[in-house]
Amino acid sequence: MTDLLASLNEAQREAVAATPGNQLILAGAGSGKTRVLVHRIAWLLQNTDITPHGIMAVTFTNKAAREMRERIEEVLGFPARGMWVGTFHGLAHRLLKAHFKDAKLPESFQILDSDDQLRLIKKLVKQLNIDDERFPAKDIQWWISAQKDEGLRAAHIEAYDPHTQAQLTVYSAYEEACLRGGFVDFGELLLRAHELLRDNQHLLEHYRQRFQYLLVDEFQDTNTIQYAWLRLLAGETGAVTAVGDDDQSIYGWRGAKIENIQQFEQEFSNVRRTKLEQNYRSTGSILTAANAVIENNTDRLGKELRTDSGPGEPLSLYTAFNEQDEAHFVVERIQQWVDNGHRRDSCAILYRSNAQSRVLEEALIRNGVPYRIYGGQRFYDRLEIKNALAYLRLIIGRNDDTALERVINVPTRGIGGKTVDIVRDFARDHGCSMWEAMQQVIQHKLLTARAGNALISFMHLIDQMDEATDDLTLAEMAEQVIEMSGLKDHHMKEKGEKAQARLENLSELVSAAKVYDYDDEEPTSPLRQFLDDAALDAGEQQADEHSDSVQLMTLHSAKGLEFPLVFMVGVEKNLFPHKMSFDEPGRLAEERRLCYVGITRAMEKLYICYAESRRLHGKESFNGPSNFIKEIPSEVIQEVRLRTEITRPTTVASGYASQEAANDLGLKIGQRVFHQKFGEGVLTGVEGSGGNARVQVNFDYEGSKWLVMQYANLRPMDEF
DNA sequence: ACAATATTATCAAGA
DNA sequence: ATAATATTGT
Repeated sequence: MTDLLASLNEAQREAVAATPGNQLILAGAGSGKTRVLVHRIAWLLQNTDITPHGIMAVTFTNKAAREMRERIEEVLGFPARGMWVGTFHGLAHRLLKAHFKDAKLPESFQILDSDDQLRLIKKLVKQLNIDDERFPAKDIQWWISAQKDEGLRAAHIEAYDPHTQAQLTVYSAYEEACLRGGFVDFGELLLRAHELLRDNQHLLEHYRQRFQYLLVDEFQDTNTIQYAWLRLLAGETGAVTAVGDDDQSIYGWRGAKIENIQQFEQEFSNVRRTKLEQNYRSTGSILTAANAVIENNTDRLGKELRTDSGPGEPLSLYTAFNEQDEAHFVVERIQQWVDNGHRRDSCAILYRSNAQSRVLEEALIRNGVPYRIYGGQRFYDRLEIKNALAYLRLIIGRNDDTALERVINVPTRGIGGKTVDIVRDFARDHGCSMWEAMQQVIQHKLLTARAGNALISFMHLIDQMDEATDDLTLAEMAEQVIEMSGLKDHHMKEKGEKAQARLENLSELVSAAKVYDYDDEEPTSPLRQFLDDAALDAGEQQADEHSDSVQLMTLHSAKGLEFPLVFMVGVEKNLFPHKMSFDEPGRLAEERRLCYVGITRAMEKLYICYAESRRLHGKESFNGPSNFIKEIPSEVIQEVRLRTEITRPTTVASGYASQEAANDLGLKIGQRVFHQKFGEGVLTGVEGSGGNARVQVNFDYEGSKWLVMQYANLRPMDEF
């Protein structure tokens, strides 16, 4: 019994063995938060009459949910059957599945991901004759999601200005379309789960009685509707344990309310508060930097990380010439690290926005360093995967217009925009699905024979696929569909590396289906479960999870992780803090918290990099170092000076010095050279030497440019 | 209807 | 720079 507590420090023990009741655990980065949560649950199970059945634990990601369940079972020594562990979205989905009737949903409702959502909204905007210049579908999508995050339906909103009115019109139409098609988007899952409990007293009573204990991780990132749902479920009897760190609240932009954790003690009765400030992750220097940065924020609950370990190595600051140089520097240091006997997966490169990953990837590939990217485009968001899934969705239900529109002509089969328009209009006018509309349209011969035949053969194809996949396993189904639909041939005919990757992704989908373990207790079919999970799962990546590779991710997706060696790159003005964060007052503080999250990921060594010049979105910019860098005390950070100074050319290098330098590279001034991108040109200057040599080339078509020799990959043109 | 080509929009984070 | 979209020729 007591050995549960033996490995914990004072504060942790206090949190784990607190008398049951409402609890707020303020857990600093690296303070063993998950450990406390796991032990708390185990302790409750061992020392009170609470059973796994009575516990619900909410995590931030599906991955975290899986890990938590595993760790609890490990500590307990037996499976914690009946315990609900998952994300808000996952749990809401489970609830809606179980009570689809009370939730007023069709039994097999379809989860709409943001891509599907956008397509649908675009369609509606067109149908409603709304000016898509003034009201871009993206903006409307964003607005609708924001309303849902606040728990607002179209009927709740009053529009006084034309702008809101337009958005509201779309929202209403969107709600209706979802209702008809049985679609549920991410926000809807939460909203409807809340309404389900609110409007069904018997269900609410049932679940209130069942879940005596509700534990929520990352509480600082809960939004209004999630909080409302939790509050409702807890009632006056359920005990809530909120675990989080106000300093790590970084999802305000998608509706998270930091107030939820700040006011927790006022909102719930008799809250026992524990602060976990002892850090077991990082060196003293890293913590000093983190504490110093976050101190610039106001309205904090107040918390200071401390450690018993020594200061360790100071942080390093590298000023790169440009983003290429930055990437090159990072790769070089990683190679050193690996040469010193470390694993590649012990280091991470963190950036503010996904667009930054490309240059880093290229540098890693060039140097043959294996890497793995987190987040970015989700696996299940890829075009070819979504197409394959759309076919699978049609097998389940012909009335899934979203899926139908997606693949009706992929690969091309003679059903063009005109034909689809006719079907779509018919469907809208008669309030039926497009599949039904197709049948009608064919019967009434509203089309040319050619188009009609194309439609008929498409419908046959789907029916045939349905039949052919009847008794197959999930993986066989996927394989069959990819084959029969012609997707495989379609991508095989494409050329280039991209097509190759697409084919690989499709076979990856089959493998994913192969290893997918569905819950056979559930009434829903394995295929249904698979599709739902695909929509809900962040695709926290299956393949090569265990292979030793460098980890690349955004600062956001780094939350909750730790690495001995961390690089924060692109720490520049306008990029981080991002320039979009300047208008709204709270946003800058959120950026700072993001910086705090980044710094505290590092265990042993942290590099901070920025580039003097950066090419992003096709434009060159000179941003200068981020203000966050200045907030780090100079005692704990050191500038990296490379052994060879780069003298930057202010004028055209003198002919003589240039020729000297050129000799070292085996080049000649005046020589013709070829460049992959810029074509042919004449070498007009050289400067520096070795790895830092830069050359000036006057290109025939592109004009004169300075290039870093190492990356330019110039090929001498033999004179002829 | 399709494929190839020209034009234009987008460019912060994610369940 | 790239991706989505519009236009044009077959």
